[in-house]
Amino acid sequence: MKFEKLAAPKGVREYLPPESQAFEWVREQLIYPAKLAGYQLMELPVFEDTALFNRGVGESTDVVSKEMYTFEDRGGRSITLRPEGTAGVMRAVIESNLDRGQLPVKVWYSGQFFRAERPQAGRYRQFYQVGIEAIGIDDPALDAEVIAIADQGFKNLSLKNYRLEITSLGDAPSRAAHRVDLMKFIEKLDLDEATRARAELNPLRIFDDKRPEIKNAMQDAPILMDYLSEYSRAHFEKVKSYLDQLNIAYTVNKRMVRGLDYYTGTTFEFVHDDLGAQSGIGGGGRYDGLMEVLGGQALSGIGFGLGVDRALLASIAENTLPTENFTSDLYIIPLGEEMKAFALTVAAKVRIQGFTAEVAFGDRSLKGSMKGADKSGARFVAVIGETEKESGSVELKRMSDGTLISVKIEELQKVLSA
RNA sequence: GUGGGCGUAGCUCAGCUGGUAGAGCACUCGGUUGUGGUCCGAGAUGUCGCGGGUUCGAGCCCCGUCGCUCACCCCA
Repeated sequence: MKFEKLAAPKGVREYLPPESQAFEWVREQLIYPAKLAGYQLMELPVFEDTALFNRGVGESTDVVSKEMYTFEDRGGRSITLRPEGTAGVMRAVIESNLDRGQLPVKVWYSGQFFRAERPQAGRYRQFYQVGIEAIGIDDPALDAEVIAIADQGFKNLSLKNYRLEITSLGDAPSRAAHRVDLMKFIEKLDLDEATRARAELNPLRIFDDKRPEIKNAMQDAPILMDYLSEYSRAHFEKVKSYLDQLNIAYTVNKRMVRGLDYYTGTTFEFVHDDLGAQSGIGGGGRYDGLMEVLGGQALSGIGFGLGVDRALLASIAENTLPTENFTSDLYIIPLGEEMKAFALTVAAKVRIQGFTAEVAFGDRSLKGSMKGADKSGARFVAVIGETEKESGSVELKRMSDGTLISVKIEELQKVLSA
């Protein structure tokens, strides 16, 4: 009986050895600056009550309207696999009253997110993000720091070909004023039905359309930046000034739109130039009304999400990944069945001292085992037989040049650390 | 959801105007189980993505389907 092979679900991105090592490295580089800045881990569920995203992310967004993995659980509850991180963080902060302590609440997260889109380069149905949120303080200096932390993450990857674009989406009064004029403008355009429907829900969306005819039509559309309230304008000026003083390069993109409805005020996006169509490697912004909409206090917050998959693609494109592969310090070959227990003992001793040690398993010939050792890339090899067991010392073979070094088992670390 | 390209060995691919499947690399074993890389020898591996059609005959032509991939819509 032969069974049919199974494949991973469509659109998921898996990271297997040896590539997984690069993935792990990228993820750690991206989030490390946040740890250094005092952000603390928040480990959250990957599924939430569907209402959280409907209300938090916004019904008008594509994410909610057509990209969510939603299902009914066994208790008849509507559950959704998280399509983004911020809403879940806010829910948890409100639920556990983290915002009743000192502000801002500063947390980071890392994990997989889910959107049911047609896959393409850099876009997956399950993808990885790291992110931070700073909740409860509306201070332009905090905006600048959040942006700086994201930027440092990309710098840690030695990336060069990326840009930071920023804008201000203003406060509620700014947006209301702009919306009136923008709607008037859009009404006059000749748009297809789908596009017009999107415009009705959120007219800003149309700025994001890549089709040339739409871009042309939107050339003279009223720009939100020109409608900013005094407060929003001053806030944004300060953010820019802080970024200047931090020597963080940016361009103001007055037409930038983000796909999540909760953004207000400072909003930003990191774009990489070598990635093809899906070029956003990270983005974020401030969200004034989100917490209140989710049943919490009326506190402002700001955060970002960085795409680990895309950051990895960018690192590959710019060839900035570290070249060292995973290799063991010591590869132990037991000579025959009776020596296996002893080999395991020696390996355990070495590992306790912080070195990586592998044992040759199976019953290959010595030559075969040596080949295995060679392919594993191990720095040293020890063949262990009767002689070694009795004398308590082994001959370490340094694979780089083939020299043999006789050493007592108790003193292995001296050679291995050299 | 819409459109383009592509599915042959583990990988990269070849396969003539349709005649019954190959190379390189990788892998396993051996060249008297106490020392790897080179060399030599041997070996295993495919329902040619899947289903149907045309044909005496299909990896090749036609239809469908699934998957991958790129782009649109969108976004990390």
